[in-house]
Amino acid sequence: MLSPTVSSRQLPPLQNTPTQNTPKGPNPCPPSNLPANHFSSPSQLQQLHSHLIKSGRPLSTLPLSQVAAVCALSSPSAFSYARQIFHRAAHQPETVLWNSHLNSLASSAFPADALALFARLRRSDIAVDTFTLSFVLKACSKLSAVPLGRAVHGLVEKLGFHSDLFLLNTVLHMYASCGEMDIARLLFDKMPIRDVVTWNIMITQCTKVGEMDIARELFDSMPERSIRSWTALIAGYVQCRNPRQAIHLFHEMEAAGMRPNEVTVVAVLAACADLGALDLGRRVHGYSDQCGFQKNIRVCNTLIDMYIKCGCLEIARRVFDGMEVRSVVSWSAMIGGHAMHGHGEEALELFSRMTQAGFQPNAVTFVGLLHACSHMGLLEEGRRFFASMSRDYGISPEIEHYGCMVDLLSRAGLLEEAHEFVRNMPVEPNSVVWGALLGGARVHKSIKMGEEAIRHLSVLDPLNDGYYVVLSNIYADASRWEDVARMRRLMRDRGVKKTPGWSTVALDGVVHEFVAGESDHPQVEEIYRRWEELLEKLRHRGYVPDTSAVLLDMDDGEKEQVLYRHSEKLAVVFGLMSTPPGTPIRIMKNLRVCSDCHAALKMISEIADREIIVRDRNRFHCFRGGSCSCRDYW
DNA sequence: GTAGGGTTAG
Repeated sequence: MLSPTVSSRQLPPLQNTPTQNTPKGPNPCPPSNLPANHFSSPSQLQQLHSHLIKSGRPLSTLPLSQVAAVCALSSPSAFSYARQIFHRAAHQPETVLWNSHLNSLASSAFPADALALFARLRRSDIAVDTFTLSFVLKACSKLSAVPLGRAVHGLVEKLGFHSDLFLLNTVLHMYASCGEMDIARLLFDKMPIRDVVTWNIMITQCTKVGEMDIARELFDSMPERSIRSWTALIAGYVQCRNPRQAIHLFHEMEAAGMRPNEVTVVAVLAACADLGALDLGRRVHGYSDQCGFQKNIRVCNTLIDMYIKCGCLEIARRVFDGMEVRSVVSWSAMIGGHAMHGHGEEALELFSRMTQAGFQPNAVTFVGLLHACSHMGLLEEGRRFFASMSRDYGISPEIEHYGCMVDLLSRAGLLEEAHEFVRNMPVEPNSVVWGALLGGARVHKSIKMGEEAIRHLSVLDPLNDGYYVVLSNIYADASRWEDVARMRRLMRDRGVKKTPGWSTVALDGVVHEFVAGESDHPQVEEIYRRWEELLEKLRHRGYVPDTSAVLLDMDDGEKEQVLYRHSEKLAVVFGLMSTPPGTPIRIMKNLRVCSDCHAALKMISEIADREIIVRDRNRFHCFRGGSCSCRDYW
């Protein structure tokens, strides 16, 4: 096989050694004009090598990075073979060549290969430098391989690299990203020199483990901040669901004269999505386009999500349509967005377009699809998707998918089947799953199933008032007043506090917040007066207050007064009186819209001839002309 | 040839 002109001393026998990534089948004979980069196994390299020698061409025409890639993790003999080639053909030190390949392995999807190569380098006499160690540390970080990372840290000290800031930062990042914050902190504190990267590593990793106060302290005490420092902290606030703080910091950053980059933009848009802050979202969108960020797929995905969560499905669609390259995230965001807005058919349509375009759906895609089905009562479609996800796409259902199925079945009135489904789930049902069954029990007035759900919920999530309220509503529907009173006592005895309901409505960039029963808005007098006027019209059209949602020990008249102070009613009235006719009113609410408000808002949309868009904790309700986009299926 | 942010569910 080997050319006789190549001596076996120069080239160890390789033809029978196992190789990685080698195509099966016979090795092709080297054609007379074989290109110098055509080899994918050590034996093919050997053929090429002998061919070069025969044809008198220099060895330096071999692509050396390819030599490293092909020989690094094959047999030890292939490794030595590559070294021989390097010695003869390379103009740079051998360490540099191996380092380069080590880096590509560490950056690949299989960083463990980098560790294997490092082990081989250590067994040889090849010198290790600061670059070698920083690439190995990168692989350790990705694999959370702390013991090996510690050993490499030891090597850093032993080889006298302890004053190399670049390397020390990599060591710091290794400990911190593996969750070893105590070690990272000790190292940070005794580092003789630090730079902005050092601080940024600490800030980022603190935010990752939820230590926002420490992250903030570090941020405040660092000698100079880069855009990455600001971004890391903003993204941290977004991550731990503190979007207000994120936006506050963003404004501080702008005041400090820093220019947001793509990552900053993503973080701020995510905060806008969370808060429903459409005005800021739009401004950041404009800035982002000016900077040419519209080519960035993550920026676009986050824009889509922001517009969806701010109730602007059409603008989200425009961003989506304008994308040159999309990812599964773009499609999933659109599918989930349509589900949230009650456009089940469009969600399903998007899914089929997505698969036709050759995209593989992931677990999140199916959460969106199942939501679409459950929000629209598409029972059979939902069952089909659930079966299809593991069968056709190899995606194992997670707790979210089971939750969607329980929601779907129980809303459809198949409470027994839903219960059976919960009992047979291969994962432990959580409060979302039992909560879905409870919701179905409410819709279908099943005391038995409601009690079964609460039995589990009072263990899983004992302080959540919402569940007790729902069961109490079921009792109230059946006129079981002693049980209603019992629930009230139970809540009191367990110390369950009622979550105050709030709604916000944004006008000219100012967010007005209304809290149920509270009256500290400057225009409260006028709001109440306008509500009374509206109430007259509502009554005239047959509105009857539904007091079943009021879980308080009081008479019906008092209960009505409580209902009339529900935050979304106040927000709507304020929106109506503060905007010109025809302007859509956008409201955000922290809880779900109660049945009474839902009925009232439908009528108000007709009486006032306004579109009212409410984002509640579950989904969007778009009230228009007397009906709601959820088709009362929420 | 080295180090530090980011997207869809919740």
